[in-house]
Amino acid sequence: MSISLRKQIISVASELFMKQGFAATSTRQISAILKVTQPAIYHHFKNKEEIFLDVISEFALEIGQNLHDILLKKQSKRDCLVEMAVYLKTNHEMNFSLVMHDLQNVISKEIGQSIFYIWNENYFRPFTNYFDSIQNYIVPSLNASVASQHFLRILSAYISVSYTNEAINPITITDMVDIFLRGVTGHNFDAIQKKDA
Amino acid sequence: MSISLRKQIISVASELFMKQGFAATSTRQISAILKVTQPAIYHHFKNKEEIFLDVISEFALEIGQNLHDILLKKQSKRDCLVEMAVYLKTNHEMNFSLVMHDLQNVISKEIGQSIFYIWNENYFRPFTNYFDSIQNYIVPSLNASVASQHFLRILSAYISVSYTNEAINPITITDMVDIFLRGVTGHNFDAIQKKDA
DNA sequence: GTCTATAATAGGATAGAC
DNA sequence: GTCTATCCTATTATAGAC
Repeated sequence: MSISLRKQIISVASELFMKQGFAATSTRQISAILKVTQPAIYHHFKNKEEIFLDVISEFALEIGQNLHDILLKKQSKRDCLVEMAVYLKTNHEMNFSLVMHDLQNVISKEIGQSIFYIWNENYFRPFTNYFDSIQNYIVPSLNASVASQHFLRILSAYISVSYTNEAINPITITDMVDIFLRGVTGHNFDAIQKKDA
Repeated sequence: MSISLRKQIISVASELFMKQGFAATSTRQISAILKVTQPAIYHHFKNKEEIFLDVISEFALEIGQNLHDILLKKQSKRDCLVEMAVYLKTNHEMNFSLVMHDLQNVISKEIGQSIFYIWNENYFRPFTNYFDSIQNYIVPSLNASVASQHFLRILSAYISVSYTNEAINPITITDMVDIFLRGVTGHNFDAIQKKDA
């Protein structure tokens, strides 16, 4: 007995939606990969949006659980953030900006709101929890919420599949986290700020 | 005498392509805004890709000139980077990731390569020039090319039009640049690296 | 539960009148 | 230089046979 078509659809659609976005992924493309006809999908899902909702739900729930587990591990705060970021990059590569764009422009309002809620609870919250826990170590002008928002923005640019010049001089996620925490100038920031051209 | 339709098409298409991407922008949408029929466009351009090539060329050339001018100004290195970033965000809002995605997946190889070359010379080079000029102030593990690449990745996430939670706690471009240079932990980095959970 | 057939729509592009 | 008319293709979605 094989895996139900429903689960196979979610699995294939997940990869395609996350890499290509919702609009650019067609039901025909999904069905072709699974070697069934396109209308077969409509026996398992009401429409394309419903596939997307199910994909995001499963995706986000798994992420939420795993990030939570990482947060509980005994390790340095720096290593914890590295592990969270590496986990997302390694296991859940996605074009964040593409998915967000479709969420705000292509998906219906109701479904979009459901997805946004699920996303917030599972993807964003672990990071705000993390930055709450290091609140005393971040510069006074930043609070946990702002730091968290900023980090996720940067991370999204590194999780995106296709980017420019990737082959030359790739920056690892670990490097990225360290730059995020320490800055590119390290202790030379004051000099940069004052030096004239 | 009014502005030629050709220029109007480039102007309208520029805004739409940059915000929605190439694939999601239709020639019908462009023609509707300009209150002409859709085939009218094809008198001025061979096809949709040719519009895109012209749009990017004009866009990149203007950016290249302005970034170059900013680089020549007498001001602190920190202020220079802020000004470059603010200029792009203010005058050339675009969904970078969306445009890059289309460039690699939808646009023909030849046109894509032309665009990539123009982009590199005008958009990327001013930043590598900048980071070359502060090479002595950045941490030893980073070189100008890597720092530049990293900065543009972050900037792209801030230049994207639509992003999550933008209304709540928006981080300004100036904040972003300072975090980039100084890090979120400031001088507490060592503590973060050692502290156990 | 999957198939064939097909409707309905939207998009890129061309032909030819004016 | 812009219009009307039209073609071709891709896509979501439904009806109904098996």
